[in-house]
Amino acid sequence: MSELAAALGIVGPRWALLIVEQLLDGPQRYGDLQRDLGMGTNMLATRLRELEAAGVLYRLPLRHNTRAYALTDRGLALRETIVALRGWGAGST
Amino acid sequence: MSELAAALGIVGPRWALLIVEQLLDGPQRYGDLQRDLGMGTNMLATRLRELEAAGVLYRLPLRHNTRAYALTDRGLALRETIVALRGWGAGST
DNA sequence: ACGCGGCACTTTCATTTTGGAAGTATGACC
DNA sequence: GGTCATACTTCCAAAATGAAAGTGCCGCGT
Repeated sequence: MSELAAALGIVGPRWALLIVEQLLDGPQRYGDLQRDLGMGTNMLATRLRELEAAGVLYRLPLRHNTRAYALTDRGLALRETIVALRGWGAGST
Repeated sequence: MSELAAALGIVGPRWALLIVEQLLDGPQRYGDLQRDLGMGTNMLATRLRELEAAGVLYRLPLRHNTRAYALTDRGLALRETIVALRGWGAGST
């Protein structure tokens, strides 16, 4: 399996990269992610679980029953990829 | 819609980026792509149609009933993204 | 002229993924 | 004790993906 295929196995599923993009601005709570991205809550929960298992992000406990999601170093390392893709998408006109 | 989302609308579907990666080495025929990528022929046909419609690649007629698929400038511009993702995938250990 | 084989797909149908809507759990606060 | 906010889970329909087999076109050999 190529390295590109391995990467896509993690950030390939729909919404995965968009979640990471949101978290590049800093840790966010579940509800904020959902509202900002406009995605269904079931998909968000699934993706967060997968990305956490893959070591891309982790849960950061806040007060009472709330928590935030933050990128690990491995997650932050996706910034270059996201910038490149964003630049490519901007050039479609 | 963000620019990242726009980009993912084109290269987000499964196999799309892997097809582009293969074509970075030069034009390839349908059968070669299928064998190299190990993907089903129906999906390959669908992706090639979509990527052609998006201006990422084009059909290059060869002898008789054969043709090759080649990247447009827009398709070649994905090289940076692919290199970045490949590098990220390599760092998973 | 006729059949054979390679190539580029299409079609059909099962499986997986995605999406929408509603429901559940937990704890703070009044 | 009841209400509210937050973070999910569950259930079901719709869409995407995948495996297998079939179709159409041409060139080549006989």
